[in-house]
Amino acid sequence: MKTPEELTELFRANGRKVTAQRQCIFRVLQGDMTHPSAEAVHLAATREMETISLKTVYQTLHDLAELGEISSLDLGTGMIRFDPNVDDPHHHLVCRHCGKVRDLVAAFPDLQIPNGADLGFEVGSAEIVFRGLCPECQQSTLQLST
Amino acid sequence: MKTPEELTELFRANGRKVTAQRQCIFRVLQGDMTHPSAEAVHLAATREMETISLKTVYQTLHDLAELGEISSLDLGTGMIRFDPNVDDPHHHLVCRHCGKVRDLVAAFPDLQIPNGADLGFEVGSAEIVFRGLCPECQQSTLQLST
DNA sequence: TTGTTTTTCAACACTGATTGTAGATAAGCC
DNA sequence: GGCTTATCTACAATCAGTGTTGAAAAACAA
Repeated sequence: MKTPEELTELFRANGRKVTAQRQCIFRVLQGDMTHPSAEAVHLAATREMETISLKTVYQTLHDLAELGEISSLDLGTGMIRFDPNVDDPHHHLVCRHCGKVRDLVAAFPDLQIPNGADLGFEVGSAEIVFRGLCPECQQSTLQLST
Repeated sequence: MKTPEELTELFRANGRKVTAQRQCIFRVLQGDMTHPSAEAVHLAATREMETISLKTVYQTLHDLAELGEISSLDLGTGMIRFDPNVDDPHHHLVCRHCGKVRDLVAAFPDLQIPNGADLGFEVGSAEIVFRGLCPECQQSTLQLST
């Protein structure tokens, strides 16, 4: 993801207005590796701006996704998650217990996109989702089963 | 997926009661290749039983998924979809416009599950989602852009 | 078949993530 | 500074899915 300053420029260049709220969200996303939900971004943003609304967060995240600066992921955890890492092609590891997400940068960097032509599909992208248990949830599952 | 008769047996063998509603749902799912949502199953079921409730459909679908007779998929189309095909390992092709889902049985039947050990994850499964445009939506997108 | 127990059913209210609306507010430009 | 237009907040609404509860029906035994 670009820096807050670069994003500010980009927004202006695209005819979008630059507001304090948006810049706050840019800063929050910067370097976030946790694939936060809109709710989580909002929570982090309110620590800087108490009055920022959840709607504004959703809107700005969608703007960023539209500009290709973040990607929005529906990994089956009940809410959309946002990933600022759009530079390294990668796949995702999802904890089936707590929903935590981690990047898997090394695995299958060059997954071949199969030809869906026999079905008439025009295939554009491929994502792999690996599901399992994160370290913390392995612990708690262990405790439950004893 | 097993036949309605086999499923009836299976339910009884698992201490679940067999009701007309459940058998109706078994029949509806039989041979369905469209990866229907609960809503879609309900719609089809009401054609046989007008009074069947959506809640009952959800419950029975979850029962079937728990018994491993169907799988429930969250492919980012806004609702969970159910797939009666649990016998052939396969991946999915999703239309990013209308949400239609097709099986891709031949592609990557033996996807290696990577080692998430460096992240402490215990990885259990891998699914690939291919996104694109189905034949119908290629048409409508064409019309929009002219 | 009838009675008893236990599960399931249907109706309805509710949740939680996300979106629509509208008036107030602030950005961009002169 | 003042004008125009996009954006913001607050609030209501939507939509998929779940919890609750009394009624109904399945399983089982006598």
